[in-house]
Amino acid sequence: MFDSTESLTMTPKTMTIREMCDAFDVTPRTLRFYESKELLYPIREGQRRLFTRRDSARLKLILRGKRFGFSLEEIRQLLDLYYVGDSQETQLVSALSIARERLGDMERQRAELDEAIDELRNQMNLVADMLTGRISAAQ
Amino acid sequence: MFDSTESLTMTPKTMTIREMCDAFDVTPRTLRFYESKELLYPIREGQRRLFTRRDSARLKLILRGKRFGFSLEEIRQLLDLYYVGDSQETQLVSALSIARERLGDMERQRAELDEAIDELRNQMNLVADMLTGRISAAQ
DNA sequence: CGTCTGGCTTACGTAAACGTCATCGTCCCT
DNA sequence: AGGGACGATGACGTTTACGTAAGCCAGACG
Repeated sequence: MFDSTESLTMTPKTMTIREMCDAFDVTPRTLRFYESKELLYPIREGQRRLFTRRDSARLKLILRGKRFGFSLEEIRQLLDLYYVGDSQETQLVSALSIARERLGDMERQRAELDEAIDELRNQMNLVADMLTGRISAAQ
Repeated sequence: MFDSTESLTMTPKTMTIREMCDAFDVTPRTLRFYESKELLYPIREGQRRLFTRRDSARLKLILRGKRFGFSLEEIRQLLDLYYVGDSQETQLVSALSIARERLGDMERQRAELDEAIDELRNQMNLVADMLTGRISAAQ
């Protein structure tokens, strides 16, 4: 009738550490490290970690933040904005102001990124043209 | 008639290490470190470093690259694409292929950045609405 | 029953990117 | 001649973000 395993810890879709590693292409060490830095909060089944959907969502945001060059500490502060479960109002307010700063960072980064992409494209064309002998080296 | 200083090293617009530091808001240590990693090639007047316009241009690209999360080594490889002075053709070809990879990185980053900015904006609005009591906390 | 297999903790190691002395040289000035 | 200001050269220290190895447990399995 019910799940035949005797333990009742089989709440929907928790993942073992290895499943998480495979799903996100990280090592166990990384997940334990993130937990020690309070970026993830896996529950415990005895000794073993069980990662929830909340942890998956947070990890996704963590890895994305890293690709944008944010430090784990900056990311940690931002994460409080998502999954607001039991946060105090004051915490949310400060998270909001931190988020505004990060948003500013990201918008500036996007503008600069556009510019850099353009420049790199131009420079690549210039060099490519040089190599095909269409133009002589001008510095 | 000419510049009254007796040394002839006063080629147009070289900068001392301090001038560079002030111009780019970095420390002397950073500039020496970049030189040791072959990212900059200041000329020497006796013992002292003199940074050329080439170094300024490279430093600008270095700092930009860092803001995009590239490592100094990745940046170093890219720099060979700019200021192509005496590069061998094979070097330029390999620089071009490296540049294609970096360009891919940057374009992917741009797309992801757009998405992340959107998500963050949404989440901020959601939390802001929560705080003004318009919506109840849904997780 | 022994031994994998998977996971846990503890702890030392490492690479990148500088920071921080300590020491020394050298113009420049009074 | 003495003393700053500026700069150079080691060389060791620091932070971030993990890697890696040692040793211990517990369930699964032939």
